[in-house]
Parts: sequence; C-alpha cells; structure tokens
Amino acid sequence: MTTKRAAKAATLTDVARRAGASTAVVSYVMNNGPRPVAAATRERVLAAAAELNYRPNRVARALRSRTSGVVGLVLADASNPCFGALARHIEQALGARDKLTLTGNAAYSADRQQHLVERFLAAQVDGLVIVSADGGTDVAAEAEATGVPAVYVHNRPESGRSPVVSADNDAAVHAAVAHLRSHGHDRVAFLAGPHDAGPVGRRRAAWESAVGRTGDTLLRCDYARAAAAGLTRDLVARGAMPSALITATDEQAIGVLAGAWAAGLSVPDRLAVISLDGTPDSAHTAPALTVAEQPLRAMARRAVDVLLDGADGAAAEAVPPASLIVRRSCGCEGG
Amino acid sequence: MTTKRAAKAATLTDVARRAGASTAVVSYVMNNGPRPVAAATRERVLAAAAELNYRPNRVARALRSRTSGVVGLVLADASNPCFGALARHIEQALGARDKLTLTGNAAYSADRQQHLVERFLAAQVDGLVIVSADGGTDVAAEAEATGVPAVYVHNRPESGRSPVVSADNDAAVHAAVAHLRSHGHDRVAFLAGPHDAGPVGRRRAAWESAVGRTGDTLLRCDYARAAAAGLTRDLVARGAMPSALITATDEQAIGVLAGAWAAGLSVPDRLAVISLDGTPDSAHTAPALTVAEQPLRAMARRAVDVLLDGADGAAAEAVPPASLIVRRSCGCEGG
DNA sequence: CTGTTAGCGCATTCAT
DNA sequence: ATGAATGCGCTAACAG
Repeated sequence: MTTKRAAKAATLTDVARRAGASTAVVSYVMNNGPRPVAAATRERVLAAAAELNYRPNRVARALRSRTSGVVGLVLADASNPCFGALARHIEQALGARDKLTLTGNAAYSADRQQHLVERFLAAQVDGLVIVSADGGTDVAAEAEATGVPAVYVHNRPESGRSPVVSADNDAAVHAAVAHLRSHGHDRVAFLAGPHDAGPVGRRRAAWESAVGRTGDTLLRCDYARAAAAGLTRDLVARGAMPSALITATDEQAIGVLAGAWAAGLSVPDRLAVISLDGTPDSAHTAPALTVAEQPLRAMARRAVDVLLDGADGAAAEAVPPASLIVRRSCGCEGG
Repeated sequence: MTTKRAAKAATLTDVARRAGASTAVVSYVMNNGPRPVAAATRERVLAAAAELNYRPNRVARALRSRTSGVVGLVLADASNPCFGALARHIEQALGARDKLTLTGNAAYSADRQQHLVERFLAAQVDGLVIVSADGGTDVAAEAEATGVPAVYVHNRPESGRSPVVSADNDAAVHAAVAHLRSHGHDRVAFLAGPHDAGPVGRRRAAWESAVGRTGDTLLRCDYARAAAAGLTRDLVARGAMPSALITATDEQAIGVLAGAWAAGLSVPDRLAVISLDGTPDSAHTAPALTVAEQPLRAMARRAVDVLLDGADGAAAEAVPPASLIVRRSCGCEGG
C-alpha cells in the first residue's frame, strides 16, 4: 500500500540542514547569486536539493522579492483567431523571458476586463498585456497607477496613453487595394465593423484614402462570421454584391466565403476577396484567402520587450510591416 | 507634474492602523470570516480600506494559507480550435469558482509539457487541468505526487490513472455513420490520425464496429489542415476519393474541404463529409460542416468540478453525449 | 467581539 | 565564504 498522502514539500531550510549549510548559502546557489559560494559547498547543496527533490516555492520568493514572475494577459476573446494567435505568441515570448502567463478572457465586456485586471493586480503580476477590442476603458492606466507596467497590443482605447504595439494598417490596405486593381477591378468595396473605432477604423480610413472618392461601396457588419455570412447572402439576393471586396478581418472574410457558398456565388470568379488579418485559419478556407498578413509573432515579441524592458518609444515602428500573401480568393492561380 | 512613482500599496496593517483595529479584525472582514465582527467595526474597516484603496495581496495570502487561488492549464496547442475552445470554457469555469488560470502551450512536445507542469507546481497552483495530445507522459501523476490534484480533459496518456473527462466518441461515430447511410452511402470512409492512440483511436475503432468488415476505406493523415488538404488533392487526382467520409477532427475536415475545393471536387455533391469535433469553426466553412458535436462547455465544467471537488468517479458519464448537428457538408439541404 | 502574536518560505543584511 | 537574524503581507491560533 503506497502512501496516499503527499510528502510535505522540502523547503530551503530542509536543504540547508541536510547540506550542513545555512539557508543563505542555499539561496545563493539556487539563484546563482548574488554572492559567490565555494564549489565544494555548492556541490553539497545541489546534492541535498536533488535528494530531497527540492522545488523552490515561487510564492514565498514572490512575497520576499516583490516580483512574482507572472504576467497577466487579458484577451477580448481568444476564440477570435487573431487574438488567439497573438495570445499564443505572447505566452511563448513571455516563457522565453522566464515568465508565466495568467490568461483571462473578457468576452468583449468592459466590466469583465476591469474585473480581470483587478484580480491580476491582486495576484501581484509583474506586468499586463492587454489585447482588447474597441470600447474598453483604459485599464493599463489603472495598472500603471499601482506601479505595474502595461502594454496594449493591436488596439488601445481612445483615452489610452500606455504603449501600444500594432501593425501597419495603412500599408496593408494599400497593398490589398493595389492588388485587386491589378486584377482589373476598378471598384473595390470594403467591409468594416459596426463602427469606426480602433484598428478597423484606421483600416477603413486607409481604404478611403486608397480608393479616393470614387463611390466604392462601404459595407458594415459585426465581426462575427455569422454576421458576415448573413450580409453576403442578403447582398447576393439583392444583386448588390460588388465584384471585389476587402474585409477588415479574417473572421468577416470567412463569413463572406461561407455566405457566398450558400448563395451559390463563386469566389473568386464572381467575387474577389482579400482579408486584412492573415491568421493561420486564412490559409485553409475554400478557396484559400489572399491576405495582408499582420506580423503577429513579431508583434507579440515586441510587446513583451516593451513591457519588460520599458522601451516605450518607437513601439509600433519596430514590428515588420504587413505583407501580402497571395492565394486564391483574389483571383490569382495556384496557392 | 504628476508623481510618476507609484504610491506604495496599502497593506492590511495600514488599514488596521487607520481603522483603529487589529490586523486580525481587518482580515476577518476582508474574508467575511472565519470569525464575526461587530457591524460598527466592520464599517470602520471597510471605510479605511476604501480610503487607502486597499488591495489584498494574494501572494502573501497564498503563502500563509497554502492555497494560491490559481490553477494551471496545460494545453497541447491552443491553435487547435478544439483545444482552444476547451481552454476558454475551462478558464471561464475556473473564474466562476474564483480561480485564476495560468495557461501554457506545450506545442505537442512532451518535454515542454513536463517543463510547464514543473513551473506550475513551483508556482503553487491549486490544481492542474491537462488538455494534452497523444504521446505525453503522465504528468498528472507527478502533480498528484506533490499533493496537487490534476485532471485530464479529452485525452489521457496510456499509463494515466488520474481522472479524465472526455466525450462519448462511440455514440458520435455511430450517429455520423447512420446519417451518411441514410443519404444512401453504403460505403463510409474514415480519416484517422497518424496512429491509433487517444480519442481518435477510439473513434476509429467505433467506426470499424459501425461499418463492419465491409472494406470501407481507412484513411490516415496528420491532424494539420494542410495535411488533410494535401491528402484530399492526391486522392482526387488518383480517382481514389470515396463518396462519403467521416473525419476524426474538425481540423482534418477543414483541410478536406480546402483540398476538395482546390481539386474541383464538389462537396457535398460528390463527397459527403461529417466531422467529429463540432468546434465553433465548423459552422462557417464552405460548405458548412455537419458534425457530431462534442459538448465542450459541459466537459470543461465537469473537469473543473472534478478537479476542485474531487468527484473522481463517473467523470465521463456526467457530460452530455455528442449530438449530431446537421448542416450542408453531408448533403442535407438548408443549414 | 477584538487584540497579540507566531509563523508560511524565502532573500538579504549584518555579522563574522 | 558563510551563518544568524529579519521581515515581505497575511491568516489563524491563542488570549483576553
């Protein structure tokens, strides 16, 4: 009969006793500093630690050293592939810096976002990464008021003054418009979100400047796939579907594809589509989406660097520009 | 010039001093217990806390009370929509139980999974939820050896003995086969994973028992969308594509749809497809996928209950069975 | 009902 | 190079 009760975890004091050393020395060898330790002593300590299967208690360490080694990641909604992909890259980048990631989904609710931030702050996070949608309050400011650094990724609320890392929306939109024109479309419609805040608002503005005042149609719908699919079916039914379309997000593009299929409208033959996110999902739609791909991994890395090293200036500039990935939905062959 | 330095956070002692009470009383009111406090005193304490903008330090609390209020979630890969959706539901269920979620992606690497678990344990998590793929070691056992409860979701390694919450794969597969047969397909092929471990292995076995030894073809490929797309193009090119197919996962189904589109094979006219995951993504493909939907939210809730309340027995039984969601890819109209 | 006090496990300062 | 001793902020005995 094996013992069911877990052996009480060994502490630094246990190791010290076993190694015939003081707790201070053990601490020095566990952390490689801040003071030197004789090689022989170090060996004894290491051996004792191994024998006792010692695991440093990060909570005690956090209390004493006032850094938890944990950063909070607040997400508007991880089921949006764009946010989800960012989240993975951020978690990975934090791991590379030896940080653990506390993750929370706010489900597009400002209240829940606020709640999450408060709980993260209470948990003594070393920093906050906020991947939020439009409409939230400036939670980063709240964090910084308590001395915790924070960085926005992708979107920053109107009133925000904390650093943001975002992609170059203008270049992405212009590349997309140019590509569609090279296919012979002189009219290029744009599918925006329900309002003009945040990155999508900037993309819409970029589209306007790119197409000029030529009367190209501006479409709007919610970011959900279902909404875009519904809009597409409507448009086809009314014969009002343009022949070339740029969608503000991959979610919308996927919805458009689904709606077009359901309505019997062939993409790219009768509708050319380019999307502006470039999440991994976009490569495996039917047909595969041509996209202006945001450098999500680079954005994540940059955000973590800004957060941890406080390189406030030139945040956005340091991430590579969006690049056009040509696949099928624009009308090009291959892909 | 506003002060840039954050005011040192108020502590329980500060509140006690300000309220003219002892730290014990303050603790009692902050936690609503474990001992009663006179209403008048409680008011004074609350007022003092509010004035000082007091935030309990969860790290100190964790050290003292030996529970951190944090649980670790280790994911094989959050970019797999099935795991990603589970992760969100688990995070939400944990939040409802007042727990924070430490999230880590193992990227299908047993090493990284091991690493994550060790770091989570060092962070004194109150429990571990493991959404892993085939091939990992029994990390839950390691956690439980240190007294930390752990639950597997979706998949448990061969050697595992910890509780596992998974869906009813057999029922799902039988429903899918029956539905395809009702469309007149007497042969129903199955697309499995590269090997027969884990849930996909069970699904494949269920398919075999459902179709009998009638020579229906078993296909295999990696779980990635690209792999399934490539396989599909190959099969079409060689004229070896069956007319009815069940895919073990949504990822594969999406890849099949992409491959079929690229190869000019019409779904559902010349290929009927049903998938066995039923992630949110499956509703917005072209055409929309008919799926045997796993009750991901219920699984997440159940897993959290098992983890936190130790209801080890009858884990899987308590989750609702998979349900067939009929859309277009099987050949049905509407959807 | 409330105050006093002793640690939780660790990092670090002050002595050697 | 090492040891002893001091808290980090909080909870929970133990006294009133």
